[in-house]
Formats: sequence, C-alpha cells, structure tokens
Amino acid sequence: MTKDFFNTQILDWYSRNKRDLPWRQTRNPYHIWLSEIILQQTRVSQGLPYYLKFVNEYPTVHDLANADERDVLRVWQGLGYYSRARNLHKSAKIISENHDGNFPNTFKDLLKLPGIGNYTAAAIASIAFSEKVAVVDGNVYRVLSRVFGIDDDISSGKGQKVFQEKANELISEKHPDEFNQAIMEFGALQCVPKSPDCSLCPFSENCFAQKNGMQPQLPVKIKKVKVRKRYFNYIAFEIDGKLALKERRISDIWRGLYDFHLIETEQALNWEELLGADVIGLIKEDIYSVDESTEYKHILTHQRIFARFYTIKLKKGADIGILKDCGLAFYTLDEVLDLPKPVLVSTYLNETFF
DNA sequence: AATACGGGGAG
DNA sequence: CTCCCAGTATT
Repeated sequence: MTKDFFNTQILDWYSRNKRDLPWRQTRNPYHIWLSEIILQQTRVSQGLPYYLKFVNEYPTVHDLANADERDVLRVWQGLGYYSRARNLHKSAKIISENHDGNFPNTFKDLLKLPGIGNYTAAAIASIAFSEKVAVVDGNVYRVLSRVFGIDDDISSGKGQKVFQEKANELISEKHPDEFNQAIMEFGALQCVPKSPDCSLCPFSENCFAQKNGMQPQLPVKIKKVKVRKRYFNYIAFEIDGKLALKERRISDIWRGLYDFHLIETEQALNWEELLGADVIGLIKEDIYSVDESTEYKHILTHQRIFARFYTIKLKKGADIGILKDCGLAFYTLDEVLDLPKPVLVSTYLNETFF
C-alpha cells in the first residue's frame, strides 16, 4: 500500500466519522495539552468531563500555575494516575514562570516538560503547531500492526521503534495534525480491539489482518500482569465532628491524596488483632465507640485491595497528640469534602457520613 | 529493560 | 473474569 493511498483513505474516513469533541475546536496549545494529559491511558468518555472541569476551573495556564496542588488534585480526583495531575501542575508553573505563559512549540522542547513523553510531545507539536511528528499510542499500534502485518511486540523497545518509524514514514506531509488525529480516531472507532466490523473498513481489501484473519492476534503484546493482593485496615478517628486524615507521601498509589490512618497487613485481620499490632492500642482507653464497615473490594490494574474501615469515635478530651504524631490532622466534614481523596475513601465517606 | 501507577467500561 | 484505554517516570 502506498503512503498516498493510506493518507487519502485515513483522512477521508476521518472527515466522515470524527466525533465532535471540544479539544478539536481549538488550536490553543494549553487546551490541547490539557486534553492530551487527561486522555493518557484514559477513554474519551471518561476524560471528557474532566477536560471541561479543568478548562472551566483554570481558563489559562497562569490560573493553573497559581493554584494549590491540592486543589488541582481535587479537580483530578477519580481520574487515576495522579502523577499526571502533579506533573500538569509542575509544567504549568514552568510555562507560566519561565516561558512567560508561552507554550513550548516544538516536539523537542515539549519533551522537556514533566508529564510529557514521546506521544504527548508529538500530539501537541502536530495538533497545535502543525509539526510533522507522528504520534504512536495504543490506537496506532493496533491500526498499523493489523493493516501492515507488523508482529513486533509493542511492549518491547524494539517494537516501539518499529512502529514509530512506520508512523513517521506514513504521516501526511501537508496535514500531519489531521493525520495523527485520524489514525487515532480510526483505531478508537473502526479498528477496535475486539470484533472490528471490517466490512465497512476502507482498508479491507489491503489489510494484512483482514486477509489473514489475524485481527484477534494483532497487535502482539507480550505482557504478564501480575496482580497484587493488599489488605487495608483503615482507622477513621472522629472527635467533635472532625475526622483525622493524612496526605499520602510515600512512593505508592495515591501519592498526594488524603486517606485515614492505614494499617496494611498481609492478610485480613480482625479488630482485636489490630489493637495489638498498632499505635491505636495506645489510645484504646480514649475510644468511645467502634464501628466496623463491611469489606470494600477496590480493583486496580495491578492491585486488588481489600479494605475495611473502622470508624472510631473518641471520648471528649481524648489525647490526640499521639495521632498528630502519626501525621494525622483533624478536618470538619466540609473540609474533608475539599481534600483530594482516592475513590475508595470517597466511597466510604459517602456511605458513612454524607 | 522492567516495573509502578487508577479507574472505568466493554465483552 | 480479561483486556485496555490519545503513556510517563522511575528503578
């Protein structure tokens, strides 16, 4: 298949089938950037409301730069991969303070910003600045592997190089921006992972996978995802209508978000065992009541978390110094609402207090 | 070159 | 259940 044919077909398909999405109605690099970070490893349907929230909450890169990281995480709450939000904020500060609000406008310079890798740099450079650099995302892997019969492992470095070179070779000279969006949209709507309807595909006569019935086998991805089981015993201390939370600072999931005093164990423990195994044993004299939740199962890509929440009301005048030493601080329910929290914690709060 | 990092939706 | 989504940073 010639480059010209591929371009004609993909661009024509795109003009007829593209979705009307808000970030397609602008060339504002700030807005393009927001959409690209939000959509990393995220479906359009899930990211769209967050894009609208961010544009509304932070109309310019300066607004984002001047915000507190905690508030940025609050707006991001529920989207996952929270380092994206922290890096978004860092990059906004760099652009606002070091570049006078002007977005870097080349692939090479964009790549220097935290949170921007090969894909995102290519997307912004092409879509906002018409630079001829090909994007390679999950959609591009799928489309190119099937149409051209490329069976390199997409999770290997070599495979990624092969696909990047193929995409660079194919990209439209005149419309690199449209080309990149077209091939991604084509992968998202037509050349879908499972059971694609190849009868209405413009490449059906030329597609390697279609000719050989290889759609289910392509792209090749050799990856073993091992799922870790974790047991979270959460202690929600309550006194004077306030709840004790702390920011997660360790290198683990949910960094920068707030949760309760956490006792992680190798297996599920009961209340008596927890009393003996943790600092809460030291203040058991100050405990007024204990309310044990049912078990929450929280499924993440690489982890299965079994969580149980113990809501502990403390007696008036309880010695909470020991809790503050654990990094905990007490917040009113209104203040708790304003903190960025993992979905698991929000679910518990909504079922218990709101 | 591996591994860690969320949450949701489709099949 | 499994797969994977407009990937990046860290180890």
